[in-house]
Amino acid sequence: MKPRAKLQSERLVDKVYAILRTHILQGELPPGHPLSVPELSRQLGVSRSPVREAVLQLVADGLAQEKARKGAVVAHFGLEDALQILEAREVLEVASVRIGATRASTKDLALLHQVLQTQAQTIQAGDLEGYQATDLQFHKLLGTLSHNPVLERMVGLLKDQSHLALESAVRSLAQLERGLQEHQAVLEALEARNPKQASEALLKHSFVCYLTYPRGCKKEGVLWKPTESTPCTILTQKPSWWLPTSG
Amino acid sequence: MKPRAKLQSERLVDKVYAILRTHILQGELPPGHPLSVPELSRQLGVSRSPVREAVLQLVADGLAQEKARKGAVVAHFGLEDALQILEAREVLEVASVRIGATRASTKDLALLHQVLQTQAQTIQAGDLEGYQATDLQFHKLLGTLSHNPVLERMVGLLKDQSHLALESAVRSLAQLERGLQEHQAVLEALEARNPKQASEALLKHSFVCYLTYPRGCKKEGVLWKPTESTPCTILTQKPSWWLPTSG
DNA sequence: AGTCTACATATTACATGTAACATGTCAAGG
DNA sequence: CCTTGACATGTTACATGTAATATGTAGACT
Repeated sequence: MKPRAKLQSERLVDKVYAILRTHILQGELPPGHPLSVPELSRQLGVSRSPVREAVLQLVADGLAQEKARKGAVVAHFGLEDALQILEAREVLEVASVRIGATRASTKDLALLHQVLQTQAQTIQAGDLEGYQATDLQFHKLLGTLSHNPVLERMVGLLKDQSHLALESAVRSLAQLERGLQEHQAVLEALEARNPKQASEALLKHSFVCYLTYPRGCKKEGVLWKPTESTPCTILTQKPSWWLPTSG
Repeated sequence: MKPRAKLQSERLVDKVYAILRTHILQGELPPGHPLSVPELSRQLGVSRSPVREAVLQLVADGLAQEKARKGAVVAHFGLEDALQILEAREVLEVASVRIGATRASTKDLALLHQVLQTQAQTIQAGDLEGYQATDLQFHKLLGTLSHNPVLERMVGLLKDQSHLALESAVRSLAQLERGLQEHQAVLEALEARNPKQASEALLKHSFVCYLTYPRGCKKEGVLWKPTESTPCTILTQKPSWWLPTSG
């Protein structure tokens, strides 16, 4: 038995989990990539036990998918999965803010003010990275307004999942020669003088744009209005955010 | 090495998980009870590995709580935790039904009709157990209306958690000699001729009743109206369902 | 009595051994 | 050509070994 290094107060499981999670969210471990326990344990220089537990944790958090006796892979989501995740995320974030409106402390609001001030400075300085950082901070703070750790945790999980889902969905389409085939489909429909097929083909392509910047496109629904008569074939039903929520 | 029984298509982890989950939800493993991996492995006649993974799964699903190097226990929730879980559950169930209203298939609705018909029969027959069974079916079906597996899973997890939380919160107070101390607190306040303290004491006690039947009490808010001027001391802020949702 | 220490016990956290299972290759046989 | 099956490879799923760590308890000391 080889004597291992002295036990820290931190557990190896947590370290391994953090490493894998970071690599997945950074995109270094791409969607669909197998998470082989022996392989990872070799690469990380630890035994298989903590790696196994970390992978299980990733599966439980929705960042990996597992099939019995076939091992786990980095979660790869299709368009439908991505939309479902975004829908769930929206439900929870909206609820979180709605509750927060009556429950947030003045300190919470002060913090939000402070972040926005910082963000204003980044704009003046033309600091794009800083802007994005404060944007993340702002949204993270929004999630805490409800003072409900149960909601907070689920919002956090869905944030990671949607991040991965966007990357996954975009990439899975991007790998189809960056949408070339979609362009070809549009052209084919045009050549066939088929208006419905052409508009549907373009709509399908536009989903990629929507998925890339889901938050931004929602406010300006202009591009989507004309499509109501020809619902997208990807979804059997329109998602909830298709129309402005009535309540 | 002792040769183990032939491998089934089912995994031991899943069996152990199912057993533990059932026992927890049935109340045979009470909240706070330690989930010792060696002990359970002895009782179940399997090795520690599958037990460990099953316990981790329980922790991930919120039915157990773990502290580093101290092991896991069956989740025990306080009043505040229970309210937070119920709040999250309400958010998700309401959203699920709202989405389902536009997305449910006619088959879904037919199934719901069928369940209600069965339930009507149970009422006529005076079959209380059957009534409760159809009640569960109905709520379970409601969760599937959104056709969003992400939402469905979270609703399911929160359903289990709230079940445990109610048992846990009620039991934790019930163990305080079944609310005797709360009654005493009310009496003390009365003897002190302190109206505010007395009403707060009774309100605190009433929470137990609310927690026991959270769904039923909400519709008739009569008992709660007078308390608005004297917010409950348990929560720093009123929960979202205190007032009818505006949106 | 009250507190400390030393020991006993039990458990976690990690490491490792191994049979069942999945998958790819490759050659023999239809 | 297509299918089949033996073989090689790699992994999962389960079992078990062990040092570090937490906890309870008896006895020594103040």
